[in-house]
Amino acid sequence: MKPDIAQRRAGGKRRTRVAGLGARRKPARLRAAGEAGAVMRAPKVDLGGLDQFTGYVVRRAQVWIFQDFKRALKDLDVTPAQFSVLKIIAANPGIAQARVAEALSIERARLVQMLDRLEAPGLISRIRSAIDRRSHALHLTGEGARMLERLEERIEEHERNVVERLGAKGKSELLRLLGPFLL
Amino acid sequence: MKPDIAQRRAGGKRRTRVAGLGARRKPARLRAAGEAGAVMRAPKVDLGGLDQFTGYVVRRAQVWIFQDFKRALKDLDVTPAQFSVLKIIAANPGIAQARVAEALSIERARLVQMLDRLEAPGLISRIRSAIDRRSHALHLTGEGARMLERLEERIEEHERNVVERLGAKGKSELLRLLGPFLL
DNA sequence: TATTGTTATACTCTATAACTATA
DNA sequence: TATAGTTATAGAGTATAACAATA
Repeated sequence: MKPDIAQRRAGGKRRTRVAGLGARRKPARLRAAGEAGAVMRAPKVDLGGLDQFTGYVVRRAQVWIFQDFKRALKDLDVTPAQFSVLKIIAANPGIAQARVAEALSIERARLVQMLDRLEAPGLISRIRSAIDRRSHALHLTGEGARMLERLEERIEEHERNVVERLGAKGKSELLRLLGPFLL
Repeated sequence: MKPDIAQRRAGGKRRTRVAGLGARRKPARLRAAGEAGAVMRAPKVDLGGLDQFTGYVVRRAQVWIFQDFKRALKDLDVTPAQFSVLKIIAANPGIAQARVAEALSIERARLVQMLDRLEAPGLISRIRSAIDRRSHALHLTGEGARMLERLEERIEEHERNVVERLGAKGKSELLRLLGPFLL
């Protein structure tokens, strides 16, 4: 059984046994906290070992990194997902939508809208294939290529923020550790 | 300038210069790929260095881990986020909603619905605080505590899957590396 | 029959704003 | 004035299903 937060807070070495429902000589506020109808006050929240679960830690790191990405690129208005699509198209000129979706594990139905938003400002082009008329060949436009360059500059700055927390050696260690998760 | 995928594919050492728009003596299919209106065929997609960006790698790892979590707990129907809420409440009996939201970086407006879904099946209780009548004291019910135990068993299995890819030493390294991102 | 791009639907999540009741 | 819980809304993301054109 876990002692209530107020008890732990008031406790320290002085506390030898955990209070049940019976009152102690603590101030009413502290005595009540943890009992039904009382709320925890100011003290820091106990994560309860959550930070020992890989999923929790990786998720928090991912959120931090994406927020910093967003902040570093806010005036260019490009999301991490959009950036990854641009990179794939740049590296594979003429690639079909289904291949991009596959490579990034984006639903191809979802990719349609993503490409709409890259095509509208003229960053990419969709051209019906002459070979397989079901599919579209994707290419970066000149504007798209210039945009990608601008993005990469900003992302360098962002990566420096990440490496600041990771250490230069830390980044390569991290990439090595997480390699097996890239399906 | 990046050569088109078909060219790279057909290339190898034999290729010394990249084709412009002019035709070469390749089969029409390969020659066309990468030009406007042609699509890339079967060869593996080039990630174009995406796997050197921390954000990409961490994101892919996070998705993998959450999918495995979901798979391992599918019959219990609990998401990673719900699990984290249960853990926080278990570790901080009587905690107020706003503190939980803060600790997990969930919008408190969003937490309302999450708690609704934990309260409905009787896993947690919300009790209006006698001390500060604006807030609710959150507690795990008996059923909630039992559920949490069952969850932890399943999550052990899930964590083993993760460690299988990370290595036992890898997990502790990972937690150490990502520690600085836990705000 | 299978695949490609597309539309549509439902559910989840994020981000805000605003309201109420309390402090 | 500020905070806690709540409701509402809009935008993204995820997950499916279905359809027309094409292979």
